[in-house]
Formats: sequence, structure tokens, C-alpha cells
Amino acid sequence: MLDRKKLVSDSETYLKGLARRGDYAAEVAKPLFDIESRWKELKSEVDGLRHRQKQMGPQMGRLAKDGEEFAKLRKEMGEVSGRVKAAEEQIRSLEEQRRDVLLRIPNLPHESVPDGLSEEDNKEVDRWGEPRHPVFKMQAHWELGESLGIIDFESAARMSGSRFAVLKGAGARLERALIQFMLDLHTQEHGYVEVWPPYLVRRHAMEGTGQLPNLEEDAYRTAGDDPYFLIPTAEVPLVNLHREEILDKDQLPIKYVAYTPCFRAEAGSHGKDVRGLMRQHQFSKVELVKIVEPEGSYDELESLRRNAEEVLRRLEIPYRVMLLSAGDMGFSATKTYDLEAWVPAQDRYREISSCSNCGDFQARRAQIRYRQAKGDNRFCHTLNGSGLAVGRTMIGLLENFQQADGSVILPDAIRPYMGGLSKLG
RNA sequence: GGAGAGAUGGCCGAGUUGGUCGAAGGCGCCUGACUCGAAAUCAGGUGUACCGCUUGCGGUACCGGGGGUUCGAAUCCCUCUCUCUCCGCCA
Repeated sequence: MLDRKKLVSDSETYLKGLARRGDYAAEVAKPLFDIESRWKELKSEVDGLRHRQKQMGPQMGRLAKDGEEFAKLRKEMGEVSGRVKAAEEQIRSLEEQRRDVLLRIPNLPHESVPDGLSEEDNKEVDRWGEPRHPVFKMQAHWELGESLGIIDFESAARMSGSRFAVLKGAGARLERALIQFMLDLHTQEHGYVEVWPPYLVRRHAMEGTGQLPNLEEDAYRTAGDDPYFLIPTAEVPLVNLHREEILDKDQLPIKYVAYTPCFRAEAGSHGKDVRGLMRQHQFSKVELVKIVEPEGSYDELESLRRNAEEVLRRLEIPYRVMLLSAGDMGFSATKTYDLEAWVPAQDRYREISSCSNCGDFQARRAQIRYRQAKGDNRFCHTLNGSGLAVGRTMIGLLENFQQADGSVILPDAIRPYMGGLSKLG
């Protein structure tokens, strides 16, 4: 959520910034200005009337209840009360409308973010490792996984439909090994606190991080009037850990890491990545979240990104770093780096991690503040990044380390987590 | 699932015959006095959000959330959520 007061007082700058995401973004914000001015007018009227009510209260208490003066005052104050109620109803309605608009306005892109509306406009900022080009017929990971007997898409489809996978034997162990490896790295070497959060959350938690109200069709939820939402990423529970809190300055920065399964309906991606582990309704992810002071939050983004990159380096998977263009970023982000791992069978890089600074956008939605000085409470900045998506990491391992005979050599870093196993198949 | 109790400011805790209660008192914290300094003591201050003029001041809202009764509600009524205790069940 953007700062309503600034949005109104400096609307030109804000609308211009929003338009960098596409014309729609500025359009969404437009109704706000009229709502805000009507709201202010009513608000000051009601404040005045209530002031009068408050003044008269004690006086009426002192008067004789059967006196003439009391009857007169009661009549007058009854009228005031009626007007207050009517105006307050209008105020409530305006505030609801205002909130609806504000919740649907995306975050403002940071100045360092390149212009552009699509993937094509993203800028490569770094690259690591040598992409492996095949001297033999390279197999896609789903072929490898099935021939090695470690991934079973068919059984998964029979019980759950498309976009599910069953991991078996060394495959299941590898999933667990990768999670363990990532958690150990981030907790022991990067200073994150490990968290085991709920996988089901209430609507307001999803609104807090910006998944709702806009992306409702992509979220799974339970039945009933007061549904739970299945988290699409651990970012949701991790950021909401401090909702409605005023933190002490010396508590910051807060750094959390959590492994969770993630659930996504993948509405609107029909036909994309229909095979393999690339795009699943349920997948594992180790997520990094930081809650920090506004000063230096972009430096924190750089280090967060490095923390995620380190996983790929240890696993010896070639990758590149993309700085996303304004129009390609997610709803809540001011600036996003995608890490893209090399996928030999597709002969291209594919997203394996997305690291964003959300500025105070989520903090304002979730009411996460910190005490800067006495009487000066400010919203924190929140950051998040995958460290990493486990399924996609498995793709990276299987495909990049496959051998001509269909076996897969495991990189050194993961072997201790596989009980010393050095090779699949 | 059944029965009961509760939810007040950073914390503890008053307030429930409706009126001067944003709310006693204590603790914590900040400032000043005393002191060489500290402790103790004394005095003052100490929530969040919004509106208006604006170095400061004035106003409004908020006593778990929402709704209602009333000229007026922390105080009465309804409802929801959460917490605790006991019983049952379950992992």
C-alpha cells in the first residue's frame, strides 16, 4: 500500500511512477483523489459536531432530568446525534472505498529499475559459471527422473491431476537434502533465524503481503465463510510474523529463513511448462525474509541476493542475475532481481529465485513499524527472496550434472546430505 | 464437541447503579531538582491514528473486532474472534 497522504499531495510524481508499470497502474489510483477530498470534508464536520456533543455531556449530567432546559438540550443534541450518525455512515463507506482502491494500487518502481513492460526489457547484471552445452544427447529432467526411478509424474497425475509429482527413493531424499542444505547455509553462515510457520493463513495475512486482493484466483483456499488460504510462499507467514507491531530500532534488521511447501493454482499459465517440475501446484521452497530500516534497504537487497546466489555457487549450477524492468515486477516490489539457472535441455536460463525489496509497501499493509525516536514511528522495509525454489534446483542439478550414460553426478556440497552418495543411477 | 471464565495504555491492574474516563494506582521509561557521581527521594512527563492551523497548539477517534440502545457507553444489549480452566475426543 502506498502512502495515501503523499499520493494525494504529490500525485503527479506518483502517477508518473506508477505508469512505468503500465497505464493500468496509474488508472487504478485515480478514483482515490475524489474519495479523499469528500472524506476530509465529512471528517471535519463530524469532528466539530462530536466536539459539541462532548462539551454538552457533562452539562446535561448536572441538569435535573425532568427540567425544561434538559428537555430542550436533549432535543437539540438528538439532532446533532442524527447528523453525526448519517455523516459517519458516509465516512465509513468512503473509507471502505478508499481501502479498496489503495489495496489494488501496485508499488512504485525504484529509480534504479529499468523502464519497460516485459521480460524483454530486463537487464542482465551478473553471470556465474559456464553454461554446459552438450556433447551427447541431453535429457530433460523429467526423462532423467523417470529413467532413474526417482520422479513419478504418472502416479501423481492419477491421484492429483496435472502439475504434481511424486518423488521416490533418492529423489525424495534429494528434496529433503536440498532443503536441509539450504537451511543450514542460511542459518549457519548468513545469520538468518529459522522459522517453521503455518501453511494456512487468514485473508488479512495474504493482504498484508500483497497476494490479495488482486491475485485471488491464483490462491487455494478452504471452503466456508471464513476460509484459510494455502500459502503461495513462506513470505506470507514470515512477513506477517510482526504484523501490527511497533518494533524497537535495535531489533532490526530481522532475518528469517523458512522451508515450506507452496501452493499455487497457476491460473492463467495454461500450456506453460506443462511437463516436469518447473511449474507445480505444490512445491518446496526455502524463503528468505528481512525486515529492516528504510535506510540501506537497497544494500540489504544486494546482500539478500548474494545469499541466494551462494546456494547456486555451492551447488555449481551456472546462473545469471536479471534486474527486472518496471513492468515485469510483482505487485509489491519496488525492485527485483531474478536469479536464472542454466537449464541445458531447454538451452536457456530459467528463473530459480526472485529477490525483491518491497520498501514500506507491505509494512504499511501489515502495520509493521519501528520506533525511530520518541514519537517518531516509521514503517519498516521488507525484503524477500527464494533461497531457493527446491524443485527448480533439482532441475538444475539433474540436468547440469547428467552424464552420457544417463547417470547424474552429485556436486560435493550436497553429498553429506545424501549420506555420502555421489551419483544417481 | 460440551461447560465455565476472561480480553482495559510498554507491563501489572482499578473502573460494570451509563455523564466531568484516554481512562485511578503501581511498575518500567524520559526530563528536571538534590549529589563530586550514583542510589534513594521529590517534581513533571511518558499510547496509536487521523484532521486543521502548524517549530507549537487545537480538535476527533480508539478500553479485543463489528453492530445496537441512548441526548450521552470502557460501563447496558447482540454478535464475532482470541485466550484460559474442566470434561470428551484425537496425533
